Amino acid sequence: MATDTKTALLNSAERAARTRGFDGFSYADLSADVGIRKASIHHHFPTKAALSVALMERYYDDLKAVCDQIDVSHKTGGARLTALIDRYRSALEGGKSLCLCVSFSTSRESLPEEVIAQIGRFREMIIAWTETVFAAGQTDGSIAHVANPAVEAAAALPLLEGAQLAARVEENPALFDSAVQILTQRL
Amino acid sequence: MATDTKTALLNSAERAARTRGFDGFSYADLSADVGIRKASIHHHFPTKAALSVALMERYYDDLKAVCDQIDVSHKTGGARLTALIDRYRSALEGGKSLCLCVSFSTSRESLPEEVIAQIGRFREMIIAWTETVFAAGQTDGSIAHVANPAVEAAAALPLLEGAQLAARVEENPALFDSAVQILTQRL
DNA sequence: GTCTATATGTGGATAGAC
DNA sequence: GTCTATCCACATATAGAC
Repeated sequence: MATDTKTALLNSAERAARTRGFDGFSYADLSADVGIRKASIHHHFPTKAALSVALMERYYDDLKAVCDQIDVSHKTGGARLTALIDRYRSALEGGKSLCLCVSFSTSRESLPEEVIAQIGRFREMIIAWTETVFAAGQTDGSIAHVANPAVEAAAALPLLEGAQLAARVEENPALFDSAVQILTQRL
Repeated sequence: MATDTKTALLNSAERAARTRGFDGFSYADLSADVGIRKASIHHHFPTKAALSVALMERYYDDLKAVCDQIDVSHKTGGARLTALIDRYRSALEGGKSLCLCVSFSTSRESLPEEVIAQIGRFREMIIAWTETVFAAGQTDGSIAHVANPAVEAAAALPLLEGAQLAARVEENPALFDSAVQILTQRL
């Protein structure tokens, strides 16, 4: 069964946004990629703003599921933190891509207010979850010198995002590894 | 004495790039801001790509001078790190602005290769300087638990940049403070 | 060095037939 | 739900007069 057109559009748009930025792709690009005419895309997403909202909504749900899955498959705080770092590392795709949240954060002025609010909720969700990870690592001893899980969590997400941005600018994933070594050396 | 036209254009473009992104301003905006016609801008900067190179070149020199000045006016590693954090904090301008390096990093696909190379050199310069700061803080005891200055420096810049990006998305400078608390609590 | 006028391309979006 | 055809706004850039 082929993916339906709407999902195909979301997939194409997400890949495009993550590699070229929200301003870096047009309905013409999606049209060529998915194989329908520009005008037809407006039937599924009346405006590009509506498309951005749908993308961010799906991304929130995806990452929420990822965090839940990590909790299931990894038991120590250290293992969970490693899984999160790995997730951000692999989203780099060799230095050619960012996670959707960073990509959208960098296109602020082109996005509707609704997406800005979604980004806020997304960040809160990830940081809250990361705090539980550091708290677990503090308790089970799998993350060294955790003084304050809330402070650690507030720093971890910006660090992962800044590391992605740096690695992507120079298309060099080693810059990501170098930036997050401050975390991985404690595991 | 009025600033010459070329400098006025650079100033206007830098402010615009930092608040709205490189794709977020046009020659029409500069024209309105500086008070000359669009076509006249091409006399000073033939292409927008050439303008971006000039902006990044000036920014490199500015930050180099800032680091040198910090070395002169602050003696301990801790005081120097505080000064760097303050610099990135104030570049936020209440959550409405980014430093030029982060802004350009987020507009990668619109920039010429020369600017990408300039960003690489800029980042190397800042990270090398930051390493000397952490090394000083380790020696003079003004920064707590420094195990490896190189690892600290490789993380500090992405953290500052990620913190700026987060604070700017929600136009909330408190998010910057929250993210860098992992550093400031050690001072 | 600055101007008017214009070229040329591309963006998102709409109307209306099928 | 998809199409053709078209609109309108705006972008960067150029030609040539003053």
